Amino acid sequence: MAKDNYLEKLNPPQREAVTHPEGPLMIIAGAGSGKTRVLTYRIAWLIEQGVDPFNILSLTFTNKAAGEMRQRIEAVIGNDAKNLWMGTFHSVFAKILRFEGKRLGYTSDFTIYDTDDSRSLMRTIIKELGLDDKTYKPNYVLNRISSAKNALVSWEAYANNPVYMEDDKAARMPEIGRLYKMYVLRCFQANAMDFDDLLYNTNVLFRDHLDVLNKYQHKFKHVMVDEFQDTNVSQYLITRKLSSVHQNICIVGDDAQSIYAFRGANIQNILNFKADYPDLKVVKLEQNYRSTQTIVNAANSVIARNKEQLEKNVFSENEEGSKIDVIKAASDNEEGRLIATNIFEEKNNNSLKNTDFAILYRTNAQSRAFEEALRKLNIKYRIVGGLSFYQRKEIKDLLAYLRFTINQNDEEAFKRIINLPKRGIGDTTVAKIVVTAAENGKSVWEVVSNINQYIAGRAAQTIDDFATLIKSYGLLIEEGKDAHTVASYIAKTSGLLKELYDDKTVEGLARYENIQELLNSIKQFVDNPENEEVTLSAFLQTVTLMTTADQEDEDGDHDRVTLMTIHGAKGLEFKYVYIVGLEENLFPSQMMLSKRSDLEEERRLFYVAITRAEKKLTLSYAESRYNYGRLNYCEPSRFLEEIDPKYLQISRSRVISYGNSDARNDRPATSSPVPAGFTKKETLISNLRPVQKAAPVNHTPTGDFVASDTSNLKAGDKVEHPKFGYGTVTKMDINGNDRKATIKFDAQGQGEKTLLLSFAKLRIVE
DNA sequence: GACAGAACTGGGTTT
DNA sequence: CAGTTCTGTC
Repeated sequence: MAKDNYLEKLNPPQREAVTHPEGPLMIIAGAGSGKTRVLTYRIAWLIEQGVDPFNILSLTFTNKAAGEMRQRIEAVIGNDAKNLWMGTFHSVFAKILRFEGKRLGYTSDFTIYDTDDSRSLMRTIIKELGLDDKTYKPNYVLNRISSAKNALVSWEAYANNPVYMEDDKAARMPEIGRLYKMYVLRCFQANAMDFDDLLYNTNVLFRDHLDVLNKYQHKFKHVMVDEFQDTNVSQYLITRKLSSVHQNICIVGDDAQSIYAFRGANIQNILNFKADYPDLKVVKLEQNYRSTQTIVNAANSVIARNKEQLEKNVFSENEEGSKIDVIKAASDNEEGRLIATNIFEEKNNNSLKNTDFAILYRTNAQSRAFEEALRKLNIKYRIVGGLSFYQRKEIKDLLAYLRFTINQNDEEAFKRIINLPKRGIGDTTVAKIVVTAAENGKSVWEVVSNINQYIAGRAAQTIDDFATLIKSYGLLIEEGKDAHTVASYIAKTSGLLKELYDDKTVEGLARYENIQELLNSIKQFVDNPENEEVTLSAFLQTVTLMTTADQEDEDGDHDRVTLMTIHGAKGLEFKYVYIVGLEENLFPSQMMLSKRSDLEEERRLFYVAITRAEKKLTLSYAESRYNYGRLNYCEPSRFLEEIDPKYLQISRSRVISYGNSDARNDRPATSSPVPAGFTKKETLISNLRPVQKAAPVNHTPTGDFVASDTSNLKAGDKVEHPKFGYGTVTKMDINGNDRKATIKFDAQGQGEKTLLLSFAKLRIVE
């Protein structure tokens, strides 16, 4: 291959980063500064210097990013690129655990539990321990466990840690430590790891098996980590250990784009990186090649409000570009129509493609209004994220069969398929089997395959038949049949496919096609020459770790408008970007506001969203929005005020026509009382019009507002709310843990509000 | 044990 | 509202 003079295409700091010979390197890469290009060329450069691709480990944020980077490297250095170790933390270390997991007592066929599996297992354990799942919400407990694991706190350490114990007691869940223990044991018995275990166990592996650590330390002469600002403690320690021999660790990141704290990402990793590596070389990439000056400057004016950040000066030398549009809509549905119309017009006026547009929102639930509006205008779109293909019931059903065939200890897969298709085995029998297994310290499969020793009667025969069926699948695996052969055989003989085939409803048909599609993708997996191993076991490992961003379009039509959450948009760019739903309590989210921690992460999220745009940015918000079937009034997000107004251009608010059929979608909640003398339709109009301007809301930080303990709050108490001011409790509504206080606020126009005490921060006024 | 309809209950981002 | 769990009936 002709020598590519790629170094000449780089600016000085980029070139410096690419050609840094040895030793720790930190690349602070501002948004749009050509980070991927630098990372790609650096790997190519290293290989040109004689480093074997086999000795390079590159950790990316999505598997798709890894694949694209591999292709770009291939374009520079040729075929050798396929020997690079590239992928997400989870997929790379899942692969290593497949090789080395037996040191920790797992087989190479361990299952990876996804969030649903974890939740289902936790629910089972909570029930078995006789705890109330209204108090112990499985998701909450799992979050606690997850953050413990990400901080490398074992269940033993958790139970012995007074801080955790006090916190749990204060949250009235003193048994979380016990649940953690049970959960870990059950996963282990099932030969299963959850997402956090993949990292946690890698740490344990490297801690307790120095020969293994040594092997990989010497193998990976260069370790690179992309999106370093989003690594957690567990991931950081892995990379530090792996690179401690050669000290060739190269991290790339942007502290301003750290948006995953909720799953344990620790921004301190990047802020303090220098402390761990005294002879660290730091390169800053500050020129933005992606966006117009207006967009870059507006983004800077927002992020400047954050305190904690590394000093840098991101700038653009591109054209100035047009101002940022701000659109105000009357309702969420109107927001959808305005944005869709806007896309339609821009597309026609500037002859653009659908792929040039992206609509970014804070929560997946917001997509609906945009889908409807785009469909009406015949604009093709794709939704990234949300309920993914692999979360559909029928897909999970077949996958459960496949999982159980590979790993008969997989309790969650077992529970899913034992009565599917219906074979007359109910919850009672299943619970009996699971409990029998747990009590005897046996796996579920040991009980099932010797069912006659444990239970007698009608169910026993059915279960025995089921065991025989699974054993017959096992034979196929032993014969070394590929994933597709086994999977289609199982789909046919398990009765799953037949059941769906017989279902002639529209949904049934769609489900049948989904199964076929899954089988197709397994076929593709088998036929892909890049996959060395095409067994069912190998396929299952990749499936669970598929990122939402990794998923392909369902058909060949790629020219679509993209709808996704801001989190999903990380690393992507679009000519036209619409950031929608800019309302208080939505973005920034209510939960962030009620935690009253600083809003720095939400602000970074806004920054990420803004910097996705190349040419033109549009912001929008609605004045009212449906929430659980109720129409709520919204106020514009504080973030809108944080952009320097000189970059903004406020569109005139449009009046929607109430008379047409669309207005029905904008109707107020049926629960709103129709005032005397009004017809329903008239209330509709008066409700939509901001009749009463809300009292001015003070957005400035409330300083040291300290919320009181509201567990004994009662009617008549005087309270202060940081936003709504002083008020009096008029009514308490207690329903288990769901405690609501209705408060009459003194301020004009505030009126009465009912607040959920678990969210509201109130100060009781003496 | 299966199913239909009633009652209830979420409150966010994802590997 | 939408998705899940509970309850009553066959």
